[in-house]
Amino acid sequence: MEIRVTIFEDNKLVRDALEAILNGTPGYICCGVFPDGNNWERNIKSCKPDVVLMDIEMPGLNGIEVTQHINDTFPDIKILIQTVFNDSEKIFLAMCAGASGYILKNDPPHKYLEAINEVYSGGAPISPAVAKKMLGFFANKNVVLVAPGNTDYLLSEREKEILHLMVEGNNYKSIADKSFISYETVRTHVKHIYKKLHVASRSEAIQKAIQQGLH
Amino acid sequence: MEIRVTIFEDNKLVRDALEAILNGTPGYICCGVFPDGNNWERNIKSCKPDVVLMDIEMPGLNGIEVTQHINDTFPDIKILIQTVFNDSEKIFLAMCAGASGYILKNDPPHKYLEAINEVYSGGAPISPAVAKKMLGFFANKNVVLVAPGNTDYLLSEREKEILHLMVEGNNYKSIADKSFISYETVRTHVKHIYKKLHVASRSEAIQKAIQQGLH
DNA sequence: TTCCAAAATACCCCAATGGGGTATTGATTG
DNA sequence: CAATCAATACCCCATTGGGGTATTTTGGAA
Repeated sequence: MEIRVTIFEDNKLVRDALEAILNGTPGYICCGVFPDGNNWERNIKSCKPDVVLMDIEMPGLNGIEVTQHINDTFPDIKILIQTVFNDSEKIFLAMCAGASGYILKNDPPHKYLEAINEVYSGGAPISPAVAKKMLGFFANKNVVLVAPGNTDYLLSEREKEILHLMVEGNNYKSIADKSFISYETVRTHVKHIYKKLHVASRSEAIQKAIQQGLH
Repeated sequence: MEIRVTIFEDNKLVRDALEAILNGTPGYICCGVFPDGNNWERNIKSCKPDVVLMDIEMPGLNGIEVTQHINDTFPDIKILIQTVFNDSEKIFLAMCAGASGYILKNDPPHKYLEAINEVYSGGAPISPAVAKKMLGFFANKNVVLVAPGNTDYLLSEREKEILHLMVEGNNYKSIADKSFISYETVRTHVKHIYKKLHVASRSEAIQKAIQQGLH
């Protein structure tokens, strides 16, 4: 049984080369090659890959966003990130988005094939240079982990608008003016927002909103 | 030139075995073996290791704390963490404390030697199983990185006491009662605390206090 | 179709919090 | 000795948070 691989890569030369390598090697089949993340869902559905080889830098939706989406929607698909040497921030973000492994962009073809095999088998291939970047990124930092992404707090549309205005720094009066409702109505909405977010102050709500992209 | 290795490991059998392996292999020398992190500074100073092989679980100071201290005081010494398979939280904490690599406790001796060599050469050896744990730990989490430790906000002793009482959930009145000062004095202290911490609300102050260990 | 549960609107009261002052006393220090 | 800081204490006032209640609209479920 072959490993089905879909490629996201904006550089045409690299894209064609990877496709040729995969299709020229027994045990691998390239089932889709795309230059960007647009229409990722349709593309993934039609390709049904086991493994996605993902470039981080792409026009439109970038590789990290596509990784997050694929991981949310098709959690069984393994995602192997191709990365350039020097970007620990992006490596870190891809990690949080649910990447299964990392490979350096100028690793030789046989490393690519090995890494694809390894993620397919449930492993976590990481190029030594990437591992070093990852460790360096966290060294001597204090890190706060925030509860995972299922952050549907069921805020109504109006509540989201008002939360957004709070994040922007408006007080009750200012929110009232901008929303064309009374001061007291703003307060009522805010109270509901606090209950739904399980917080008890403006600053906590703003924090939660920013951390979890509710605004 | 041999690689000088110091071992921290609470299990005597493992400790002796590692020492024997290192001293029995050309190119490696075991220059110190300790069952816990007590007196780590004196021990490190007398051993002058290139690489420290660190167990996480130890009585007294644990491996993560010792890692942090060594890394703060002797940043050139590489620290290789020995870990058991199933503890991603600890792996993560060791990463933040400045570990240079990870090896599984039941990896064979030659893996130990390779990993020691690799950290010594500036690499970041990570056992495949550890890499998988690491990625899994971050997948689908939102992470907030906090600036490192220069957290000397010059709070006075009294201010620290009051911040502590705030973290415990006391309001002004309650803080006043417990501190045997007036409500208004508490407010004055709190205002000063906010200025020093550059925050503007109770919840922000409490957060900062917890994140940075000010309480 | 009727009824119910929300969402959105609005107002009330009151406690707690935050920011701006001023002031006195004692200790430290240049 | 003067200056500064820490600790104490009080003032005023705006903002915020939590508890109610109430009306209207609206979108489904019985």
